[in-house]
Amino acid sequence: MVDVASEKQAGRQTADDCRPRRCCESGDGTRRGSAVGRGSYVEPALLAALSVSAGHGYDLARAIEEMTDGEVVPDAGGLYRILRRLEEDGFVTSEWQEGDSGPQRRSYQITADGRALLAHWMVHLEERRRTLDVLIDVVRSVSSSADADTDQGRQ
Amino acid sequence: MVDVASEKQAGRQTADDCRPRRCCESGDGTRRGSAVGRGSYVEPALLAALSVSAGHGYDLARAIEEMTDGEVVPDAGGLYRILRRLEEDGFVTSEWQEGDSGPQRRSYQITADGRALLAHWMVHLEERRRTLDVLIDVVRSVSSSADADTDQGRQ
DNA sequence: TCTTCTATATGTCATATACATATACTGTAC
DNA sequence: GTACAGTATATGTATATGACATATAGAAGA
Repeated sequence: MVDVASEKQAGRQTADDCRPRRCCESGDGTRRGSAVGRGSYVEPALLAALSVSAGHGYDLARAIEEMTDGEVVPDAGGLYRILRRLEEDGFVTSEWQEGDSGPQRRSYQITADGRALLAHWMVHLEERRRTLDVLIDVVRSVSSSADADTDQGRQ
Repeated sequence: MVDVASEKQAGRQTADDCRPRRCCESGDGTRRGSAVGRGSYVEPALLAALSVSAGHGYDLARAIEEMTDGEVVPDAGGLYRILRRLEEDGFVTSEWQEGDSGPQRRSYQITADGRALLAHWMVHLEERRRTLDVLIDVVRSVSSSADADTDQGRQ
């Protein structure tokens, strides 16, 4: 298994490299990909949990569930994938915890870039809420007046 | 090209067949799929637009943009795919408009099942807003108190 | 021994969005 | 008449995500 953490530690990321790409754009500069700027509750939740304190994956999942009153329950598989990608991009760092009983734990810590990414996520989450508010209003308004006019069509 | 509309018109869908699957579950009964119950702004917007009045794809796109004050701007390609799938499942019907100048237009109409689906979408949209609200509150609260405690870790 | 809990990880599937293109018809500017 | 813009439908492709299944391994208890 490759120790991504120590590999990264050598070539540290500079502030200029910090493009918060996940919540803005895809790797190739386009906006392709399902939840680019739309879905994805887990990544910001993860960054928020790490912002409070460092921890390992399994524990972070429980922290997220607790923080959000059970509204966000991350999938374990997805969680570890997201953590590794966050690390690849320098938003978190990790190291194997030593001297523990039980299965091995990889402890994650958020970086300054990670905090910046979380702040950037906030912008998108609020944007998304605005969209959702508008859409809900529209759906509600057309649903309430659906009985009145049914058979008229656009040209 | 296959005329799905007339094919469907023969074997009409009953009320029991109306499982609002897109916003609840995938075709196979699981919850697999990106935005199952999460993403997808376009489908409910489309059903809302069709709920106001029938129309063809290109026109519905503009109607959605107008209704939502530019918050939802559907991709043309995706729009037609969604419309065809809605038709496959009996939530809309369609027919080629005749006697028009310009390129051919396929006009879509919402069905009773489609209106039921829209009502069901509403439940999920509001659920999503609740989740989003909680997440935004969490992110905001951890961001504001991020300066205080930085170096403490979970066990 | 078997089961359960903790912990990390990979594989697979379906979906949504974004973007690039292809096509065809119409009207207009040059 | 040709090129271009607008209207209209449609397919191809890339990618991220979430949901689910599964594999692995250590530790604790029945």
